[in-house]
Amino acid sequence: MLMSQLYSPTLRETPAEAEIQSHKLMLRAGLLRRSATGIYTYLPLGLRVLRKVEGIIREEMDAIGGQEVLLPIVQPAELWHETGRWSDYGAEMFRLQDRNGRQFCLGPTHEEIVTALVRSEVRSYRQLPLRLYQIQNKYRDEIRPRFGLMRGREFVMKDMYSFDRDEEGLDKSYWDAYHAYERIFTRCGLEARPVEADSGAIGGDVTHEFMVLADAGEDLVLHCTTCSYAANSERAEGVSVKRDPALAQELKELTEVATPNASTIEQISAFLQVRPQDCIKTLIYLADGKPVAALIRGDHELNEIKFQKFLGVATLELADSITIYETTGAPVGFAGPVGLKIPLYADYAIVNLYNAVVGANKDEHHLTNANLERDFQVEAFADLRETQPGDPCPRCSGTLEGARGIEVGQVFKLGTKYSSALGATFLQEDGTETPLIMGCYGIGVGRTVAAVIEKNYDEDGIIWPMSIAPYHVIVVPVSIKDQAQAEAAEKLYQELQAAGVEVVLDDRNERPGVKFKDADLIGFPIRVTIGSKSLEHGQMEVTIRRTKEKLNVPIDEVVATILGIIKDGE
RNA sequence: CGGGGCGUGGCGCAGUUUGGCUAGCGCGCCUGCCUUGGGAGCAGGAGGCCGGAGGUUCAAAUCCUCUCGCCCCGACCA
Repeated sequence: MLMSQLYSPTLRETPAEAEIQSHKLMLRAGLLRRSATGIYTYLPLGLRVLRKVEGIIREEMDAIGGQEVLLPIVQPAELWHETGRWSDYGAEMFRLQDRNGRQFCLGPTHEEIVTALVRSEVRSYRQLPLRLYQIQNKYRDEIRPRFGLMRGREFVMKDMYSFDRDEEGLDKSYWDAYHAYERIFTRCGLEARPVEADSGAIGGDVTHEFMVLADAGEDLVLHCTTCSYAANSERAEGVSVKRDPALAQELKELTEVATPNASTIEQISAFLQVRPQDCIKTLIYLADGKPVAALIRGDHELNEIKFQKFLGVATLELADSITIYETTGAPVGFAGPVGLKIPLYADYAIVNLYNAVVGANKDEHHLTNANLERDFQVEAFADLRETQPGDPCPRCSGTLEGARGIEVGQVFKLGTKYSSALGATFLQEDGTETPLIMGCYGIGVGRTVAAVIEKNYDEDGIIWPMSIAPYHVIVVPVSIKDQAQAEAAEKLYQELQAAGVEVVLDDRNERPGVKFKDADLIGFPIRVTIGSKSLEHGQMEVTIRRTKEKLNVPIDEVVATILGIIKDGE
């Protein structure tokens, strides 16, 4: 490719739309342009990188027996009604109608469509296991798209679906995918850490997310400093605590105090001169429509996922102010456990708390010295709060540390959720009809590209790993008007192409500084500079982008040198 | 959806508070000269319904109303 022809307009200045490095650099290096919020055009260089990542994914999916298919983007509503997700998915789903008024959506994910495909074709255990995957655009009308490719509304995703006859088969599919993912991210030059996670709307119990630790990450990963435990903060387990008589304190007298204008923990602790951890927050929720209360220590946050799982209810939402008033007799901010007539569930952190400050269930009043058992009882203690950095590890005696993470992939054991709902069954050897046991395994392809940049850039631009670089080499004659340089550059360009190297020749009539800057910005792993001085010595200069290392190489050894560097880099 | 910010040539911005000449600057782009080891220099040039619609006014980028789009924080989310 000739640089003069390459449609990759580089920008000297960063467009105002970008906030994080990967987004800024993709715009500046001419990889990407925005079309609408969360929707992007890939320009030639950006597409080449995307295709490289896809290529690695294909190889690893094929290696574990995956077969590629291409599933439709436009999907009929009926299928989604069958699983109930037409309504469950809510506003996040792009919906459309055909001319006859028939409803469709732009696929946000493909469980329904792939299960429907398989249900009509798979009849027998003899056809299993089956692993189908696709790489395809997906559509989610995200509440808040951001950070370029990091969270888009249209995005490229690989997903594989596995179909097995039993749990054992699913387990193998799961771990095959898990290990394939480790290889994929490593080959992309990424360190992606598998962490325990929540399965969210997809469903299923066993799941890992692959996280790239980076400041731009949207998730908080908690990992143990001494053992290998790592989990998404929304999933990270707390440690169960028992009531310990040794920690008991003298029970002081329960006292009602006026707390004008103090409804938040911050205000109350300041007003009453107590620490937040000596207060108890009483949060009123509607669990399947019925009011319940969660008691959380003042300095902690409730984890709604844990609470919902613990209660085993289908819906859980914060109660509205009317319900709170009806339940507690007070406006929001003054609820407390004493005298409350709804089920109370407390986080473990409350177990050994004495003489706490709680709401009085009375406007502008709180109670001090509230105590468990004497003043209120709870239905149960549970791990209900958001785990935080500094908390003890649930697996060992270590401590959890926090880091931001970019979720580049996730593997799930789905079980029979979709196969049951959609009637995807097969016959076992003994003739019994059984739902297929499914797993699903996603990788955000565009997001992976963004993650690679987040971890590989410097003040001059992107530093591509060899394996996914848009081109391996750029050949830069210092002056294209110098005939000797132009000819030497052209000759090397031809030779590299013949050797199978992906190469760009910068044939522009620009000053060298401009060409160097663009080469660094785009991030070609190798640059060959051809100047009159080195030519006179029968040499060319080979520069490694990542290290800035320069090698003066005899002209007839340049191709071999480059082939060696490429090989080492992959 | 709540809070905040921003829309002025391709990109980055000034001008808006206090309405007034022909709407500016830097970069990029085109032509010529010159230059060629880290985003050169000189000269000439093209390119803007100031996001859109209404309104106020002798006069609107500037004031008012409505609207569309974009960014950030939050709620939310494979």
